[in-house]
Amino acid sequence: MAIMKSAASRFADSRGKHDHRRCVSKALRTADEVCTERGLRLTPTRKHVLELIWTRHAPIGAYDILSRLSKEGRQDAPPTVYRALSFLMGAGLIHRIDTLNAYLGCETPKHLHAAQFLVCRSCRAVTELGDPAIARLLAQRVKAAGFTADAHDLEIKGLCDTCRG
Amino acid sequence: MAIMKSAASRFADSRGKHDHRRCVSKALRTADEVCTERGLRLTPTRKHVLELIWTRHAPIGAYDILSRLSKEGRQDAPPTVYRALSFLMGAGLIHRIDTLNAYLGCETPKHLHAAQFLVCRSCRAVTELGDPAIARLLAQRVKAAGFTADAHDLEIKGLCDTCRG
DNA sequence: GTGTGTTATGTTATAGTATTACAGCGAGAA
DNA sequence: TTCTCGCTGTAATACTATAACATAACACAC
Repeated sequence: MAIMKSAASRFADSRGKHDHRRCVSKALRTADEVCTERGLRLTPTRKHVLELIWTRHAPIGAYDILSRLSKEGRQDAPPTVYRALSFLMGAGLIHRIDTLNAYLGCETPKHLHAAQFLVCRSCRAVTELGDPAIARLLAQRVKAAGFTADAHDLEIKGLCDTCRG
Repeated sequence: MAIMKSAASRFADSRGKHDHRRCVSKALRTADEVCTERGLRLTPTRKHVLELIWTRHAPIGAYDILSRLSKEGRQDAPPTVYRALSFLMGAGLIHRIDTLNAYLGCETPKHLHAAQFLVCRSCRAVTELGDPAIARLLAQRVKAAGFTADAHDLEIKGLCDTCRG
């Protein structure tokens, strides 16, 4: 089972083991590859929104993205951001966290995968489990119920160990 | 594994095996019992909101509830509805479906339970799985990750068998 | 039953999230 | 060139939720 704590919470832990600049540029490079492979157009606007999401490296809201764009002097309206988000989700490059109305870079966009997000209602940090056993069991049960799941992205709400203490 | 398809989708199927009036009144009676047991006050407003939710018997939005109240001649403002919803969730009488920004009566408020909701992105119907195996596995993995879950209510997005066809 | 603290509700305003609708622009195909 | 199609710009609006403060109802002690 892989446990990937988002960079923001790593920073909060002040462990600082994370070369963030490199991490962002790697995500952008991967995104380029993915889009090329699939014949999708990662336009400058879309790429820039993705960059902002990865720069934050924690769930970020659409209007937060918008205000960052505006701080850069761009005067974009909400549809610009929502269109980009919509494209990025379609390409599998980001996840939407419904619980938070927020968006998060996908760690492994190259292959479809099931993710389970642990969402802390106190600090809003998100930890991503990538547990194949959960995914398998779920797939089986969902299918048995005659349902076709888009993905198996789950959100589990609660308290992270830091906030519980 | 229990599969409970919401009444609204049953109606859509026009099977009509469902005595809805009775179903609503039963839910209200159960709510009374639950609140009495736990020392909670199911006030007229709260009860009425719960009744509207059960009358719909499918996910219903806060503003939909509000407009039904207004059709009855009541002039409630949003906080009235949100307060009632908040109370009802706290009492375990309803679930919030984040994916839909909507609220749904809880089928078994007497005992805490984990539920998995299959949410159709096409018709917005919700089917509730109540699978103990999923709940168990999840509980184990979540705990291992040092997280304390509030509940194990999951939302799985996709297409129901009707919409897929 | 009167006071008092607590819980619930009323009311206004506003914050936060997302979409519709239509116009314009630009690159590649016919 | 002209057309088309996908992307972007822009304005308006819809939808969802909460803050802040005032008032009312209830519960309990005295």
